Amino acid sequence: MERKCSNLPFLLLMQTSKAIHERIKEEMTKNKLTITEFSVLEVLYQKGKQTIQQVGNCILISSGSMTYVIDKLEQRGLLGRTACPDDRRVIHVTLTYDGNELMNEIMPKYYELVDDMFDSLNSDEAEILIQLLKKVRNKV
Amino acid sequence: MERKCSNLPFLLLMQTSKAIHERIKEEMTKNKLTITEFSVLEVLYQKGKQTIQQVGNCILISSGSMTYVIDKLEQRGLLGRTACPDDRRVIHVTLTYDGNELMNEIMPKYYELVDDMFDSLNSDEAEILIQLLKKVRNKV
DNA sequence: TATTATTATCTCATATTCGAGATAATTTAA
DNA sequence: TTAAATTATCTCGAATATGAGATAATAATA
Repeated sequence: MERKCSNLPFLLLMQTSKAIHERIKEEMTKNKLTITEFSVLEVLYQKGKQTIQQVGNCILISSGSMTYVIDKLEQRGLLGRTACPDDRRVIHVTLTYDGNELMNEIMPKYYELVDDMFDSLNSDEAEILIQLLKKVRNKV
Repeated sequence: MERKCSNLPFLLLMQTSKAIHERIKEEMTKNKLTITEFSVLEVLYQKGKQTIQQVGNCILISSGSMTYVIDKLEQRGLLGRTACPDDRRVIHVTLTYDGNELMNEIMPKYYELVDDMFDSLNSDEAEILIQLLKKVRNKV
């Protein structure tokens, strides 16, 4: 039952994702956003109005953290809460005009950053990477 | 300048690593360790006596966080600090007997967990994944 | 209808992380 | 030798994350 080298794919996967995370974090600091805040805005930017829970499920943070981050973004006027008329337990959130304007600025730079980090792969390689990662993800 | 699908390799990489992280976190909770604590113990288990800074460099957390996590582990008797005789600014840390015993228990299960998560890849696929991830990592 | 279970959000206490600055020791250079 | 720069660690405060429990509403079932 000898082990090759402490599972190199695992180490590289974790190192690479951590490095990418750091890079994005650094970039977002310029916009005075944490990654969590950015992730919330990104979901709303792409999907429009969502419930707090929908957003939380997308970015996988706890309900306590959601309340906190939504509070922060609301205080800064980047998004707004609105009660749901059908179900009074539910609260919707949407980007404000300011929030949308901010995202119009940020998103192109963000896409560019991400694409840059992956443009060492040609489209075949990208496709292979996708397939391999899917295999791994389905086993986790 | 159309974008295919918001960079699928990126999304999958981040999703997969996050899922793996969660899985390990969950596993470590059973041992009453956070991932950071485990990472510190792992470095000491594999490399033996290290300075606080060496450990911090390995696991990439700040010196403030190092002090905190080393304090916690020292209080639980899993590791010990010893002054360095050559350089009095430096502090060494090593696993205690208890710490080593704990790691003797944990590590086989940890290796098994990690190997399980990646055993859907055959050795060719693992090699390809390594190469692709290296390409990406070098561009980050 | 009344009861129970589930769901969504919020509140609060606690834990973790970081960054800035403090302290203390060592090294380098004048 | 003295002064300045660097290094290693620690302290402290702020920001962020979590989990448990509270609250309130809805849905399911007897």
